[in-house]
Amino acid sequence: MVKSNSFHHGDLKRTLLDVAVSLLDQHGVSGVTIRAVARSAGVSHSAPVNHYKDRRALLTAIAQGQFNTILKEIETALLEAPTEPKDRIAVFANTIIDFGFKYPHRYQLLWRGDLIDHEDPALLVVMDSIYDQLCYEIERAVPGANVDKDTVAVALWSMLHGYVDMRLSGMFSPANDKATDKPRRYAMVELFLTVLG
Amino acid sequence: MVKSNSFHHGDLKRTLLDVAVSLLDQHGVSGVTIRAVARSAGVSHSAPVNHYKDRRALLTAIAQGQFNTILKEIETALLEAPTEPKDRIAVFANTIIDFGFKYPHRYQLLWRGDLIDHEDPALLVVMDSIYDQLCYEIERAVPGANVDKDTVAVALWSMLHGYVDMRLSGMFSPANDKATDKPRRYAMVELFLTVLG
DNA sequence: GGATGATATTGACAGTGTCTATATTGACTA
DNA sequence: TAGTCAATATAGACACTGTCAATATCATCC
Repeated sequence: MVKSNSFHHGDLKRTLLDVAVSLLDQHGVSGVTIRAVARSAGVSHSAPVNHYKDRRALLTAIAQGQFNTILKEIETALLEAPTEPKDRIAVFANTIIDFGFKYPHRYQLLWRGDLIDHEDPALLVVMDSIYDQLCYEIERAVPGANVDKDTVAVALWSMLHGYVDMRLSGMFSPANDKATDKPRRYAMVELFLTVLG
Repeated sequence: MVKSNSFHHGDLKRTLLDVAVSLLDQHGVSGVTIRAVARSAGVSHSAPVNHYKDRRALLTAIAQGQFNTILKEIETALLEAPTEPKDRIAVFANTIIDFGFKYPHRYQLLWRGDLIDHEDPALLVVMDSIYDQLCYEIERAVPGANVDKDTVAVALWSMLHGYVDMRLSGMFSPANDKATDKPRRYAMVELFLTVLG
């Protein structure tokens, strides 16, 4: 159903999104300009406005898709994870960290509140799903214990995000994430898990 | 020695920096453009180039100053902190978190590796000083224990940064940082400190 | 076969970083 | 004191950006 060489593109919305992600991977978010995306898709500089009303809308759509990808990766990884609660939390953690290192520019975009619409309902739904997933595993790890589950969840996710973000910023050298190769394990995560007793 | 109303400004470098920080606080980093800073300082749009060779240099100078401020705040806070190691680590943590919430735009700039020069020697020196300060307190807390000090330091700082960054991004609601008012304590930090036994 | 709404194009505007050429000034030097 | 020179400021230009308005093309439904 994709038509090329005609006035109407046929699937421009999708094409724009794909092209935008490609530019994001290559040049970072500063390379994702409306005009560059349009050029790359072979349309005029103001064709995109029909599908994304402004740059923020485009970037928000990207973020939405990437959060979804992360959620699916977590769910997939947990399917084949051991049943031991701490192992499952480690799998959750590793999935997030690995995504960040694999797609640095995509990951960084996810937290650019100045560039994306963080009120976007679809975005919030996915984030809540990820958060709920984490809480579920934590609840399994320390059922009824005297620690606040939300505090643990926020603390862990904060640590994961902070680590990836600082590393990606370039101002924080690795130096000490002792990773064994399969399954990858981060010393930081292991350390955190001791909190759970 | 400041001369106004004359061709040569007299102290433009300092003025530009002050004006830039002011614009940063008001409008975020996107408001800190070379031209806006120049306008605000009352000079032509290309006067700043004599003092900061490009926008990156200006933003790097801001970051350098702010990291220094944080370091000094930590040192000051530790001077009047209790001697109990865990308390001192909590003071370190609170100082960083509080700075982030007090000056959100300044804090966010510190980790924008795409906007500032993260090879800048002065920047690295300050960051190392902060890191060393943290390691020193951790060493006091768990002398000779069987935990890797760097792992603890990175884990804690990651958590602090991640928490502030996620909160400032607007995509993560508070919901659970139980802060008592004096001295402020974050449940997350308390939780982390249990790692140290 | 037309009308209509969706989609694409072109052109314009103000704003940006950065470069070049030029002007002004203060300070040192002969 | 006169003159030179480096530091510092200005003005103008260029290519790029997001966004808007006016226009053109097309697919579809009546």
